[in-house]
Amino acid sequence: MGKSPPGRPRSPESDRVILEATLRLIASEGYSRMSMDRIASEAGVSKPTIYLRYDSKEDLATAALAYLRIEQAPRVHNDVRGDLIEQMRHFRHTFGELSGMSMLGTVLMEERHTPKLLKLWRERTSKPYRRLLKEILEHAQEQGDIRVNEDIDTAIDMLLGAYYARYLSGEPFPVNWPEPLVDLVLRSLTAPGGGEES
Amino acid sequence: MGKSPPGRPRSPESDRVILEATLRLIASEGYSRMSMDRIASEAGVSKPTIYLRYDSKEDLATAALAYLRIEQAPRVHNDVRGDLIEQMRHFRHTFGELSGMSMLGTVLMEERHTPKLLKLWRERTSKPYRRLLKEILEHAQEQGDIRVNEDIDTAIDMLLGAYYARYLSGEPFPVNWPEPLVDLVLRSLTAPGGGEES
Amino acid sequence: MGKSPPGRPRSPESDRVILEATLRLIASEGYSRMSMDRIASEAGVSKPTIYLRYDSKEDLATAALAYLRIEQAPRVHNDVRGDLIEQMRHFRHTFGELSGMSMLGTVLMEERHTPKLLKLWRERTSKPYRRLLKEILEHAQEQGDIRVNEDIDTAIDMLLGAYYARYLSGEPFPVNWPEPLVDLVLRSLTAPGGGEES
Amino acid sequence: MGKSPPGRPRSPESDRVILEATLRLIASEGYSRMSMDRIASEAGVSKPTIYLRYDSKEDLATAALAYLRIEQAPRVHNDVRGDLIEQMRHFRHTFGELSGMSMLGTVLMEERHTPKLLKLWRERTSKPYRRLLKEILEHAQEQGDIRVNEDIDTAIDMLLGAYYARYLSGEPFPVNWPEPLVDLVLRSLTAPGGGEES
DNA sequence: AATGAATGAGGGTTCATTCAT
DNA sequence: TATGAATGAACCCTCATTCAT
Repeated sequence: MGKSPPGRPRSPESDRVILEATLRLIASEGYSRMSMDRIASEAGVSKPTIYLRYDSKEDLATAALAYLRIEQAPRVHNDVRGDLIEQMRHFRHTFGELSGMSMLGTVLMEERHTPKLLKLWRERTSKPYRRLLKEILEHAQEQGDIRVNEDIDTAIDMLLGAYYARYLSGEPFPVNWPEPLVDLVLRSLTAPGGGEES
Repeated sequence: MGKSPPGRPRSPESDRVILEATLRLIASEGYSRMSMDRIASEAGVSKPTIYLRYDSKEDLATAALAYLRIEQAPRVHNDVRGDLIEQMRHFRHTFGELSGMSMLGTVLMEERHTPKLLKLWRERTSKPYRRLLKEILEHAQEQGDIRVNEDIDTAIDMLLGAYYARYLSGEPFPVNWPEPLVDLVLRSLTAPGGGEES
Repeated sequence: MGKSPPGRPRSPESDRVILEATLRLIASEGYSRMSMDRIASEAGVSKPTIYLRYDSKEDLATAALAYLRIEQAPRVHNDVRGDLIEQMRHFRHTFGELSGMSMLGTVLMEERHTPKLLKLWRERTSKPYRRLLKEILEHAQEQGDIRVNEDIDTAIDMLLGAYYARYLSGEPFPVNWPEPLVDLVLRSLTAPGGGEES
Repeated sequence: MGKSPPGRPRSPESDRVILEATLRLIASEGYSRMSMDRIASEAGVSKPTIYLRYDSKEDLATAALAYLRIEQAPRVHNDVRGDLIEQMRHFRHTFGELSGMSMLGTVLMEERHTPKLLKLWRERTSKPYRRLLKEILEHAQEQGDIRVNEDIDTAIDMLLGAYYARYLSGEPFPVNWPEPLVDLVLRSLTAPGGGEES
């Protein structure tokens, strides 16, 4: 009953620290500056221990990005504005914590060489927020809070993109950064005269 | 006075080809994958010829970004919508041509290591567009086409950011990508009820 | 008395497959290219199972060569020429089958490092044939078919060596390769005027 | 008039020491045990200096074997026996000096992996001797000293092969090793009753 | 000024061997 | 006994940089 598999079990602790060290280094050094030596030493394991799990540096980086999990802000309120603001606040917070822009830099830079990285980054980082924002906006449409036939995808581009653009502008983020942004977007979705039916 | 320095003068032709090769390679390979050997070979000069001009790879990359010049779309029309659409179209085109996202990746990734790169990138790439968009929007305010006291910086974030976000989403850009975007933004700037006076 | 040792006995099946895999790999890859991982995987056992039996890679290779057994051609005829031809044919065949020249390469190359390998190779591969050829030739001497006082060892060198030399020349082996060789050697052993008594 | 090419000239001294260190190490360690680090250190140059000249370890080993030059014994006498004896003596001497059997081991062992090595070894080591022996024997045929229609290639196999076989037997080489060997071979080529015409 | 050669330091990967189950 | 996991030490190769012509 429940025989354990033969041989020494693979340390789950090592599994974890390797991936976490990798994520940390991808974010801080970037994929190409990050060395397997450094990963091993930060993780406190030997290089072969890494190669036992991953075939190559690329494979490891890929796995690390796949391991990345964005904890999503709970959608507690039931009003569009509050929910959007909360999500944007959470997005900004998470991105800052995870050195998100640096990691984004890596996957963008490696797009030609290792397109899988950008794909995974999308899956793990961008997509979840897009999905969430979409849910909020579509729910608002059903409620009649914003007009139907609106270009929701573009609205999402504007919301998330505003973060990227502000970061890239070098200007600081005001404390209440999300509010005016969300207000602007919502106003365009509720103002009369827009939409495809016009 | 005004004597030219002794010895053979540096070839200005070399100056140019070196910077251009560097820009090309930063965009296509990224800073760390780009090797001095490759730059020298693409520029058709020897490595010491490069080191005569720049102290290090970092110095060269910095100079290359400083050399980067975005040709701006002429602002021909005199109506907000058309001008914005034209600028966004031009932005998207220029970014695509220059492998702008890949270069952006590089400067983001190197932000910790070499913050000057991101600063220069801002100066040369992001700022000019922001300035232009600002001019257009402020002109419109003067004309009374959009309301005053609006958060123009955030509007600009939304416009440029929408490009980044769309690129990062992996979704293709529709042929007439700028139109709905500009419409959405303009509507939020013209709709009643917004602005700080409310 | 005669108690079997305590614990689970070592699998003799493992003994065999390990040695055979080792021989195969020495022949096909050579000692240094052959890895313990590969041996283990080809033998279908784990590496510690190998190290339980042999102290080191060198020890294993040595044991493998000691395990090597050349099946000798039966000496059926009772005439020198036919017997020699048959032995040479068998020698060539066996060497070809066993990748003999490759294995010979290994033991030669490792001579400085691990002289035992060459010694074992001699014992298992070269010596048996030499012994057999010697028996045949001495028998022929007793029969009066070839002259006494001949330098039989040199004759053996010429017979076996002709194989090595032909292989190393890169020229193909004719179908009836042994015949002219054996004829040449026999003629020199039967022709008048030679021998130490002259 | 005779401008020197631009740039720092490549050190011919380095060219030489690299190849010689490589030959020495191939002979003493074998191809796979020999490391680029070791070659560099024995040659007193850095690794990139080697890689500037050769693309890979394999390329270097190949070049080293191509660099190998066997100085051939002058053929002074004009009698078959003396010439053959001199050549065999020289062959044995040269092989001993150059760790010929060890190097032969390497090329044999690497035959599967890097067949070029064996080919070059043939070209540089085996072929020159074969050619020389052939000239001597054919000259003797023209002179009527040995019979025509004899299988000269097999005779050469026997001569050179006797060296290999004796080496592999582990038996020492007598001081006058070549004499009985050459005598045996010559007797078979001069004795009546052989050759294809019979 | 410009070149081709040379270098110290490090990168990714693999190996023979040992550990822990 | 036998297994799969773990390791220190190397290995081949490349890079940014400097030297010598």
